[in-house]
Amino acid sequence: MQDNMITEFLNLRHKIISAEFSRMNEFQREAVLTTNGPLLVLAGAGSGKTTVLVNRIACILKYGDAANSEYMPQGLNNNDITYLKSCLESGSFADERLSALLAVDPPAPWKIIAITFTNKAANEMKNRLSSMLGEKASDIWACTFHSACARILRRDIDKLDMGYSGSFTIYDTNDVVALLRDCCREIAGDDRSFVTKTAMPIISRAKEKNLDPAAFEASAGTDYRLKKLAVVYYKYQEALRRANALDFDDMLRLTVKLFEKRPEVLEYYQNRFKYVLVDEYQDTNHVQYKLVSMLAGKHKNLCVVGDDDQSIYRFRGATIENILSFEHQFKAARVIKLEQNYRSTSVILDAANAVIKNNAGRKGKNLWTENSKGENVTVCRFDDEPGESQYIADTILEGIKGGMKFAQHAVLYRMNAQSSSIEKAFVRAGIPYRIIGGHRFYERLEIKDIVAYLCVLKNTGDNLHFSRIVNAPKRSIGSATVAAALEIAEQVSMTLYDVFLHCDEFAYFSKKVSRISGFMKDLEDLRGMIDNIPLHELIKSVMIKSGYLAALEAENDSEAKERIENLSTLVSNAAEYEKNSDEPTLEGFLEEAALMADIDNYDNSADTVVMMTVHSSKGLEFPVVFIAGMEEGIFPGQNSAAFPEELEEERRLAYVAITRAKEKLHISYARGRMLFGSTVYNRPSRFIAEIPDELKNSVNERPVVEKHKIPAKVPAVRTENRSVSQKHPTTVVYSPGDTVLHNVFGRGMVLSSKPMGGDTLLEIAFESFGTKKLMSNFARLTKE
DNA sequence: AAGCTAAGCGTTTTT
DNA sequence: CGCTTAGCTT
Repeated sequence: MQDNMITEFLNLRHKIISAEFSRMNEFQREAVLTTNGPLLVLAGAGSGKTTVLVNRIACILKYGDAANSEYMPQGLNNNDITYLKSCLESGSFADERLSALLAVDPPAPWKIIAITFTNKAANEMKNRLSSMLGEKASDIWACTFHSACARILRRDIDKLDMGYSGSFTIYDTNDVVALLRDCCREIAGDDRSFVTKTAMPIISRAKEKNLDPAAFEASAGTDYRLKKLAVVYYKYQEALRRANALDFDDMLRLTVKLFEKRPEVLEYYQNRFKYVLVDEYQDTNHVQYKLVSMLAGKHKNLCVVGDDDQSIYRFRGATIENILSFEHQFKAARVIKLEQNYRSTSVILDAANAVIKNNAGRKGKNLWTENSKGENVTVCRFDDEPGESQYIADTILEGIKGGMKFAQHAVLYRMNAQSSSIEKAFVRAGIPYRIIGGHRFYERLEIKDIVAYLCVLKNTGDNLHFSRIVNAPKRSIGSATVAAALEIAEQVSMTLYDVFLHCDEFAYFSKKVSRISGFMKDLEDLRGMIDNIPLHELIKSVMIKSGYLAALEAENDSEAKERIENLSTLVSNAAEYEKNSDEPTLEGFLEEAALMADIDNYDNSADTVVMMTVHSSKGLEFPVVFIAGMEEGIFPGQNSAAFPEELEEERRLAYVAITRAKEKLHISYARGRMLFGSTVYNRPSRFIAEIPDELKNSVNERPVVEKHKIPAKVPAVRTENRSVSQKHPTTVVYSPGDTVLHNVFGRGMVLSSKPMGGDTLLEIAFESFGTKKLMSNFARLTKE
């Protein structure tokens, strides 16, 4: 077979495989087709980056591996080529002959890893891959840095000989703060801000540089403050190890360490992943760079995609250097720029370009578009933030009148603190909205409590989570008892759990033995269930046996109601996880819980306006975007003005914000705004001035919006991310004999019903949980 | 042990 | 302003 025939065949085949290929520009195609060697794709905002990544993966499979191997159809001839052409022309792709020509996938597993920063991006990629490549796409690792590391460590962390086992738990930031606080107590007392502002960042930075406590101590030199922190670092690491827990930094750091210490493990993964792809490369930090270069070290098929203009995570260690010096670090790297924007109108794009060009440290890239000019950017000035919020609400309502959907609007702001006044305006105007970020589902008190129970069940050495649950719900085992137990635990080097388990052996607990051992018996019982019942059943049992649910139900107010609802969401999340996972385990579920971000759950199916910080908005797009609070001191933030690098980061942030808009951009600022309890007066942001006048309609004096009465308390119509389902007002009447379903207790029969204070007290005999008393409006029952 | 009140403090945030 | 937390009271 002639080479050119093969080439033509492969080309044609790829066109058919990748339905989107025909719509790509030449640069996108080049990025898709260049499958060997290091490649840097500088992808501007809205340039079809995800499409390129996904098609590139398809192309590696169908073209890269297959081209040089036996995975070609036998006896290919000119007729086949003609046939493929006719398929393309007619657009009919479904028959047997064609399938035979396409069915030349390389053997499984498909050796590709695509690393992203958020689960959302990973999931999007997974979905697109499986719709394009079918079931075998599940061979491909499309995951975040952290989930990749978790998977690698679960398998082999014991080979590090550091005392960790593969069933480790992951500590999130809150856990870390709590743990570090204990470790800092000796040198800083109860100073919380010392922990969050000094200890945590310094230790985090040390970990990122791959420094363990000993190396950190050595690097501290004579600096007495750092020496003290080294002691904290030792303590902290020891506490983590005792709890068999990893923090987010450890997950990356220990993976690199594992690769260094055990070359055979690294080699295994180098062979497993012949092709490595990294999305949002501009946001990688040093460990991540290290990890990527180790993984790709053998085959050098590393493709990184990023936009130096969208690097906005410097504050958490991302170094823009990684992308700026890619060509230097990976010799013979090819660079492809994607500069055509498919997202925004030319006005919006020109505005974004005009702003970002004021930055010095960039690769240089000028986005252009064939899209129409569109409306000018509206820039509006207000006296205060209620006025600004009102304007946003009014403008959205006008849009709705004009036939737009709520979901086509997004409000972006620099900091979460800005959301409340906009929220109030939306509540008044009856605009449905949701806030992304703020607090996450798994950060809610009740969720953290139940998850803490699960952590302890999995690993009884987890003192941190144990002390969290020991008195939640209240069971009269208070802080004094825990403090004493902790001291005993340390002295006899036992876990807190074991001290409580054997509390009868310690004189101190003599008066509390019955209470404590009752609690411990429940825990032990639950522990016995771990491997015997499905995960979501286990979680239900935890909620019941611990008395947590009963305590909430006894509270009987709207807040408790919401918490119960959240808990049943947790149960259904677990059930969902079990359904989707090949090998559901408790630690797998906990891992997913720890690695889950708020934005990951955002789907735009519900028709609501979306509010979020600019950071959260990266990667999203909306027809109409409002950027609120464009003021010096807010955006750019107060502390960034003095430092050129930070100012450039703010400008990149502004660039990200502007480029979220597809059709219409509104920028607003207030002359004064209430911030943290006092009014601050700011000048309009310099970024506004950087947008050329001919691209904006400035409304400098808005008619003073008359002060609207703000309701004393904002009604809780706030559509939180998870609890989108509206609470159905229970007008249902239950009478004795009815069969009902409860979210947690399952099926039961109503024994009695008594009207009580506007609600009804039901006594229900459940099939598996005995007889319970519940408030009707509360319990979210359904009649069967 | 639990509840209440005064005091403090407050970028951006994923994992 | 609104939330968390320390520390005091019962």
